[in-house]
Amino acid sequence: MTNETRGRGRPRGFDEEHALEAAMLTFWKKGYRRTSLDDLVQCTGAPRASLYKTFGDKRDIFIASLDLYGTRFEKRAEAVLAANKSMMATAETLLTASAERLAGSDAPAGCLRCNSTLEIMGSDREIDRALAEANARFHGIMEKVVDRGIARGEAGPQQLDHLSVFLTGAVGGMVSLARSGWGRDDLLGFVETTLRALGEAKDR
Amino acid sequence: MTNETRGRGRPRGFDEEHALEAAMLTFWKKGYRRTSLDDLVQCTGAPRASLYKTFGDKRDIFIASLDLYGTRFEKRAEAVLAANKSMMATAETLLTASAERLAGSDAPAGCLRCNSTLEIMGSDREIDRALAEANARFHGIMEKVVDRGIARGEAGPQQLDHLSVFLTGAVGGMVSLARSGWGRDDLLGFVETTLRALGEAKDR
DNA sequence: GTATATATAGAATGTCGAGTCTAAAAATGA
DNA sequence: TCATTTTTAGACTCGACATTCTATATATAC
Repeated sequence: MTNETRGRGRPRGFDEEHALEAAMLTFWKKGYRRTSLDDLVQCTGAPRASLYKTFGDKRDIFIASLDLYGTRFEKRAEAVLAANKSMMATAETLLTASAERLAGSDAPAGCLRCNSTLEIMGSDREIDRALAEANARFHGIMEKVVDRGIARGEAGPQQLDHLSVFLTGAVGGMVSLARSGWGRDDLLGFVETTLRALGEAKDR
Repeated sequence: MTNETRGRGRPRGFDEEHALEAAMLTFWKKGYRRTSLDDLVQCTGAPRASLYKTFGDKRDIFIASLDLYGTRFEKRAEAVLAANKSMMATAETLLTASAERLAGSDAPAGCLRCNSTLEIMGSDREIDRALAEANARFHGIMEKVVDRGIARGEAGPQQLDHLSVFLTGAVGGMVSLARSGWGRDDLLGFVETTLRALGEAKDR
């Protein structure tokens, strides 16, 4: 994907991976529609024509950004899952990390997946497909968390859908809260209550 | 606000309230940025210049739409509160109604307040203020629900913030789920789990 | 009927943005 | 050195959009 063997012509003056990361952050920060090609040129440092040649059009760059965003999350989540703790502990780690990230000021506001889903889902076939995939991938992680719980007797096997959707929705809810101005303690309180609901799962 | 006493000049050819309602539905359906002035002219049936004279610019029309949206919700919610049921029953009614609305095909996707907060919060001073107000009004209703619970011993008085934020976030989560394609049963399952967490409140 | 006030139709304006195109630059290989 | 290949700089095109402007229409007040 990156500069294979360096062939003939003039070499690239920018790094493909860094450029995509910068584009992803810009889409995250400004949203899809408010991000202009000039923004992308500026943040990536890549020339206009090169962006088109390398990634395709604006939509393609967005889709690639969304994919990168999802992959980043999956890596972190898989690392948490690999610790082999209980469903409750795993969920707590993941949700708390989300809350901290949403409350912090390092990353752009909210979550690229949720932001974009609420901004543009339903307005373009290709983007819809990409967003559906991103959401499905996220939910897949939540399913793994609940699967863990089912294997350990923390939840009944018939609750896979129910609880994984609940977790997915809870993260969306936190994003919504964070975007509307709630802070760290509020989000952590939300996590606490969410976990309490999860903990009651087996008594149903 | 509407045609006061009918004065001198040519009378309006459109109804202000209907126009605003149509604009609100369009912003809800398409989002702020994707709604053009031509869209507003078309959906309201009001001429371009009249929209400007009556409401102001696009941003003003949006802010008025958001206000109308909030007022509509408050009316329905106050009616539910007026039934004087328990916190749990009140929350169940409100959340279930949200789920049904989100899953139904009568209204546009999601919720104007949540959609807009994730789409444009942070991009314009005036709009930010209006969105903050809309979110605060919504949360105010959730506080009333929890207040009810505190008065009836369904929740402790120190849980007002905690639980009202949880309810507010839960609705945002449902919107997020609905926008990403989950259906009626999934949303109702989400409500059920949310209510379970609320029901555990007093045991904390 | 005439003056006045308001609304309407729709053209005009100016900005912005996505995507394309051309010429110059910078590498390789003969 | 020179032909070839790829990238780059940035001008250019074309359409979309928000907002304003002008001329006209339609009412009331006297």
